[in-house]
Order: sequence, then C-alpha cells, then structure tokens
Amino acid sequence: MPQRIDSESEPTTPQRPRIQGPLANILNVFQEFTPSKTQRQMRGLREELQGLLNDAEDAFSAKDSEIADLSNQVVPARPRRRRKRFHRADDAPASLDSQNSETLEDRTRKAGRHFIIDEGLFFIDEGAIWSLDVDDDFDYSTEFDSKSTRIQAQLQDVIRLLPDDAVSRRTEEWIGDAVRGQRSATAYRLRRPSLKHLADATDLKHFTTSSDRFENFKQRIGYVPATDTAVLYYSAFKAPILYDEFAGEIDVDHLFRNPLLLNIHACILRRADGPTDLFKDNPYRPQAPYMEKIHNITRTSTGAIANAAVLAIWLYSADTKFLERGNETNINYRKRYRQYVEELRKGLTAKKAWVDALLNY
DNA sequence: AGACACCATTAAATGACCGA
DNA sequence: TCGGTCATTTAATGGTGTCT
Repeated sequence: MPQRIDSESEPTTPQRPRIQGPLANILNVFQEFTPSKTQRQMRGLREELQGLLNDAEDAFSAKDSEIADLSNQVVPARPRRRRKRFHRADDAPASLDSQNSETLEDRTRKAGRHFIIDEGLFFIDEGAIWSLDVDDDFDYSTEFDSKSTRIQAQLQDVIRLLPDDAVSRRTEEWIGDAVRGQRSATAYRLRRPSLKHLADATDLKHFTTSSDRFENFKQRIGYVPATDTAVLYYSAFKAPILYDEFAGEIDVDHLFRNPLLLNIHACILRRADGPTDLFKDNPYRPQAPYMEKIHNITRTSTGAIANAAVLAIWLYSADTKFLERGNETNINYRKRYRQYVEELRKGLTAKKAWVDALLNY
C-alpha cells in the first residue's frame, strides 16, 4: 500500500516526496492504480482523480490571477493626479445677474438633470428647441401632429421643470451641459456600479467586451439579421428584453413589464444599489440624498418608462458609448425613446387599459 | 456636538474619433 | 499628424443624514 502523503502538513523527512498541495492528492490517487483493483474500484478512482484535477486546475488559475495582480502592483502606479478646484461662480466674470448667478445657474442645471431622469434622455432637436418660442396655450393633445409640435411639447416639459427666473436663460449652455453630464453619469452607473443588479450570474460574464455582448444578447434586444433584400436592424418593439413574457409578437399586455426596467429605474432614483434596498423587507433607508428625493419624484412618468426601456437595450447592446446613435449597433436611441414615449402617451390619451395597468405596475 | 459614511455633483484627466 | 470635440472615468468637494 503506498504511503499517503499528508498534504496539509510540511514534509518532515527528506524521504517524503516534495510535492505538496493539490498535486500531492493527485499523486496519492494515482499510486492507487494497481493491478489488484476491481473494475468498480478503478472507476471510483478515475472519478476521484478527475475531481482532483479539476480542483488543481482551479487552484492554478487562481494562482495565475494572483500573479497578474502582484505584477500589476510591481509596475509603479501613475502618480496621483492632484488638481486644483475652482468654484465656477466665484471665478466667473462679474455679469449683469451676478447677484444670483450662482443659484440661478445651479437651479437651471438641476432642471436639466431632472429632465434626463423624468422626461427624456435626448432632445428631439437640440438646435431647434431653443429657437422656439414658448407657446403659453400649448395643447398636449396636438403633441404628435408634427415635428414642431413634438419639439414644442418637449420645450413645455423643460419649462415646467425650470424655475421661473431661469426660463429666460434657458438658451445658456447650462442645461445642455447638465443634460450631457447626467446622461453620461446614468449610463456609467448602469454599466459599472449597478451592473450586478441588472444581470444574472451567467450574463454578467459577458459584459466585458462589446463583441461578447453582441454574441450573447443580440437576440434579446431585437436583432434581425440581414437578408438578400434588407440590411440588418434591431426591431424596436420585438425585443424580448422589453417583456416579462415574449412569444415573438408585439403584446402590449407584457410590453415594458420586464423587471429589469424597474431595477434600472431604481438604480437611477435610489442610488447605485437601489434595487436591493427596494425589494428588502425592511423599509428603504438611505443615509444620503438620492435622485427621488432631490428632484421630489413621486410618480412614474411615461418618459421614465421609455428611458428605462432605452437604457435596457443599450445596456445589453454592443455599443460602448451612450450616444444618440449607437456606435456599434447603429440603433438610434433618441428615436427609440420617441417611439416608446409616443406609444405610451398615445395609449394614455386614448385611455388604453394597458398603459394604465403599466403605470400602476 | 462632532466624527463618520455615503451620495451627487463637477472639474480635471483620459482616450477615441474625426477632419483638415 | 495635429488640434479639436465629445463621452467616459477619476478625483475632489460639499451636503446630508446617522450614530454615539
């Protein structure tokens, strides 16, 4: 009978083989392959050996990544960036409204960020919206009559969020700057700190590269391959990711019902880990300010649902940046947002039951 | 009250892209 | 190849709430 090697303790005598760790166990099993073993015993040994080999493989790859980590540490880290901070209002040249320019700018920017969260991720036409006069008697039922009424409706949405004294300053770069920043921050949050709440363990492995996302998720976000007569495209409404149940056809009773959309919404409104807090038994109790509170958001808007749908598609898409038009998929996210929000609002004005049910949901 | 933790915001840095 | 532009990412700051 071969001597068992105790892999847990250090070898004490020079006679003992100097192999330790997982290899020692493998060697032990290997040495039990003797001619006297029965078929059954041999089969058991083979299984045991396979298991030990798997363990060893894991141990070795863990060592590999450990080595990689260590060599990263050896490479001197870049010197920490030290930077001087300025206060924009303090450094701004004195202007006509210097009395309250700081608060006016702050409040205008805040409205821009609120717009991204609650109304829409993109302006229909960033150039046109600021050259339009505010129509004081605007009737939302005419919203979808033409492009200019659509833009007017969006202008109304902005004005509603703006403090009165900032309305006349809406053409400043403040809103545009805040809107871009908030859009970028939202996308960044979803792909980084919030991702673990927005994908299951299997899917999480495929988020590192654009091509990995494409290969694994393209069907889910509505990929339709090219044919002889048509180029490839992504279907706006036949995308399983928008549904809680999807049978291949558009079904308004299940559209926008994927819990993923709720989780995305929670990540935005209630901090990066919002979903875990949202579904816990104990009441949600954040220590710091969060969007829902900052912007006093008490209802779910059609804009927010459309946003979550667009963000879900982008999140699982091959696109690496959140642009109006996806840099890999060519999906027009601005147009997508309009399609979704239009469907929702038309359903709402037509008192369609599915939209009511969705908003309640 | 004061130490502490955490979030949102924003300036600064980075990197990718584009057109001249 | 160079400079400009834009989205992303990092780092600093301020504010708010918690805990003792």
